[in-house]
Amino acid sequence: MSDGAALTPLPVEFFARSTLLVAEQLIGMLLVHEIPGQPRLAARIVETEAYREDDPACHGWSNWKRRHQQAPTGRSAPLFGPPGIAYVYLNYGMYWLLNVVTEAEGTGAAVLFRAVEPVEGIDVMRQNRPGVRRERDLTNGPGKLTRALGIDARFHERPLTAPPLYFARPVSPSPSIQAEAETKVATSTRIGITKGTELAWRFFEESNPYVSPADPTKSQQGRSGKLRSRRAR
DNA sequence: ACGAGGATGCTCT
DNA sequence: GAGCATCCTCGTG
Repeated sequence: MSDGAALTPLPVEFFARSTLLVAEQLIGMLLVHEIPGQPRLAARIVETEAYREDDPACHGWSNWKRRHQQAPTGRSAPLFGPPGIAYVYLNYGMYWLLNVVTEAEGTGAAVLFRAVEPVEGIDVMRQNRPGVRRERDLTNGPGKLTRALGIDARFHERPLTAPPLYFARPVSPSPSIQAEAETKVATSTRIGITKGTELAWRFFEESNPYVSPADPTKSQQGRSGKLRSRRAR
């Protein structure tokens, strides 16, 4: 597989663009965590969601509403900072959720990572997720993937454009979808939110088993909308 | 298979 | 004090 291959971090310019475009193009990319003295952790991104400042579900929403009056304050202030920076927050008092800040400085937007597929360092991920039986349960949710990859508050507001934590183009196709030479990206409404539920700003790799289980109760199901294909690199 | 409910802490009103 | 960008366990079919 790609073990040991040199990986080049995606540059800050990648994130300084439309949040929807970044969220879509991150599908199929690698999320890499290099810990000195340990095997490199790498996982293929299979599910993302876009959050924009003009979006009631976005943490930057309240700051955006009053931004003509004062500078952004509180938890969501980093969303308005430079792109390519990590926005990590504690959800339901227990789970760290990873975002990368997008668009130009002054705009409060980010992409949330909801699911990844392990590529390198799976044994370490298993150790980080004791008690998990099915392989896909290691990383098929936003709180699960951060725990498996050892991501927590230490990374909040740190750049994601250089080690130890960064993104990279894959050097081989998905282990789960070996026959496919393309990444098929589908869209749906976002999961687990109560506002902005009509926006189809969730992106995921079609038929990848590591995509998070569809939420039964809240926002609408993962009914796939538009499908777009892209060549693998 | 599926649904209900609990854990747990921070942010904002 | 309410409301979460969640996950896991333990019921019942």
